[in-house]
Amino acid sequence: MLSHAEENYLKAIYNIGLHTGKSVNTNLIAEKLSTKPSSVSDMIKRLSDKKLIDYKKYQGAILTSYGKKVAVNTVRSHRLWEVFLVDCLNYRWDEVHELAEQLEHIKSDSLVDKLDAFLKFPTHDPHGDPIPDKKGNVNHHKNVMLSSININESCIVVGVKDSSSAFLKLLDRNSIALGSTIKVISKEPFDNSIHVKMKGNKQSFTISQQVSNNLFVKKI
Amino acid sequence: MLSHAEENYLKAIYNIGLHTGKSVNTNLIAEKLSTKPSSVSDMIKRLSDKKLIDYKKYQGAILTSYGKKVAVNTVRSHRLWEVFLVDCLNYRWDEVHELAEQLEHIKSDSLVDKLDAFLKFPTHDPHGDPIPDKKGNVNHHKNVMLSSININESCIVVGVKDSSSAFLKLLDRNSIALGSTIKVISKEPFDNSIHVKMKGNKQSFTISQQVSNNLFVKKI
DNA sequence: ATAAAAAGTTAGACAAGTCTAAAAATAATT
DNA sequence: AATTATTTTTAGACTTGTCTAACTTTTTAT
Repeated sequence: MLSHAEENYLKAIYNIGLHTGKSVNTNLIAEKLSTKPSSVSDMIKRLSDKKLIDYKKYQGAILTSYGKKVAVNTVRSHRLWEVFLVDCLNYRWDEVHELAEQLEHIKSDSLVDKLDAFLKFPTHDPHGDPIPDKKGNVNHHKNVMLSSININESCIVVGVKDSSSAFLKLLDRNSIALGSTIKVISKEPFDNSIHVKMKGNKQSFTISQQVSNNLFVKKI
Repeated sequence: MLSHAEENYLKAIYNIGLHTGKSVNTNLIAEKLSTKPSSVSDMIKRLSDKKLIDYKKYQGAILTSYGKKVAVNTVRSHRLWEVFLVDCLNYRWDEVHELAEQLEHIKSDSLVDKLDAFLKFPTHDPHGDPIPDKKGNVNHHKNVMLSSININESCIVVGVKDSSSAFLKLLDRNSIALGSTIKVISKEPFDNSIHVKMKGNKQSFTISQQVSNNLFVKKI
C-alpha cells in the first residue's frame, strides 16, 4: 500500500517523463512538487527500493512498469474525480484541481471503476485531458497548440496545457471553453501575440503567446 | 488544518461521549481506534493544546464546542459519502464504511455541502444513522431496540447499532433491511432470543439477543 | 582540460504519529 | 487503611516525510 506522497512522486515523474521521454531530474521533480531536491533524493531511494522506479545515483529516475501502472491509475482517478466535481457537484473547471489531488489517493479496489461507470465512462476530464481506461491505455493529446495555427485557419479548443486557476479564469473571461472554435486573423511578430475571432462572435481580440502556447487545439 | 488522525480521535471521543454522556477514558478511545492507550495519551495532549478538548491528567477528555463542531462535521461528511457510495456507485451497505472513513477527511470548504445538495439533502445514511445538517444539528435515534418490543407488537427497522460487515450481511441473509416490518411472535427466556415474522413473509424465524440488541426500531 | 556552475546527495535535525516498557495515579478489594 | 488491580502517563525508540547546510558528482564554459 503506497502513501499519498509516494503516489504524488510517481505521478510527477510520469508527467515530466511524458514530455521529455527520458530519465527525470531531481530538480524538476522538486519544482513540480514544491519541495526540495534533498527531499526528492530521499524519496527516490525509497521508490527505487520498492521497485517503482529505476534509479542510479546522479542519473535521474525512470518509472518501472509497476511504477507506471500506479502513476496512470492515480491520473485516472484524478481525472475521473474532476469530472464528478464539475458534472455532478457543479464546481467550475478552475476549482477542481486541489480537491482531485486529495480524492485521487482514496484506496479501494473498486471505487475508481464504479465512479467511471457512474459517470458513463467519460473520455476526457474538464480540462480536455484524456482519462486512462481501466487497463491504463491513454489517448494522449496530439500536442497541436493554438500558437502553431496559421493565419486564416480555424481550430477547435480541445484542451489546456496549464490548468492553473489563473489561466482558466482568464479563458472564462474571454469565453474560451473546450469546444470553442477560434479563427486566427493575424500574428504580431514583435511579441508573438495573435489576433483571433471566436465563432459566433463579431468582436475579435488579441491573445498573448503565453496563452496560445497553453491551448491544445484541433485544426478544422 | 487538522490531520486525519486528529479528526478520528475527535470522532471517537464524540461517539463514545454520546453514549456515556461524561468524560471519556483513554482505554475506550484506544479500543475504538485500535491503538494503544499510550498513543491516546500523547494525542489527547495535542488536542488539548489545540483547544479541541478539555483535559486534566488522569481525568479523561471532553470535547470543547470547537472540538464537537469538528467531530460533527466529520460525521456529517462520513454519512453523506456513505449515501453517495450506496445510492450512486451501487455499493452494498456492508461495504461502505472503510471507504467513507477515507473520504470523510477530504479538506474543502464547499465539498460536503455540494455533495449534500447533489444527494438531495438525505436525512439518514444507509445504516439509518441521522446525517447532521449544515449547522451541526442532529436528530439522534430514540434508541428503541428490537429486543425491547413486546410480544404481538410490530415495529419498523429504522437503524442498526452495529454497522459491521458481518452483522449487515447476516441481516441481508434474513432479508432484514431498513423499513422492514417485524412482528414479535414469542420470546425465549433461556437465551433471550425472539421469534419474529416479517411482513409479507409466511415463514417466521428466530433472532438472537445479539441481533435484536443491535436493531433500532420504531413501534407501530 | 581545467575551473566554475549546476545538479544531486548525504548528514543531521525536526514533527507527527505510533509503539513497548516502565512508572505514577486512581480505583477496587479485602 | 493497606494492598492489589486497573488506568493513565512518561520515557525512549521508530517511521515517514520534510528541511537546511555541507559535500560530491556531473555538466558547462572558457
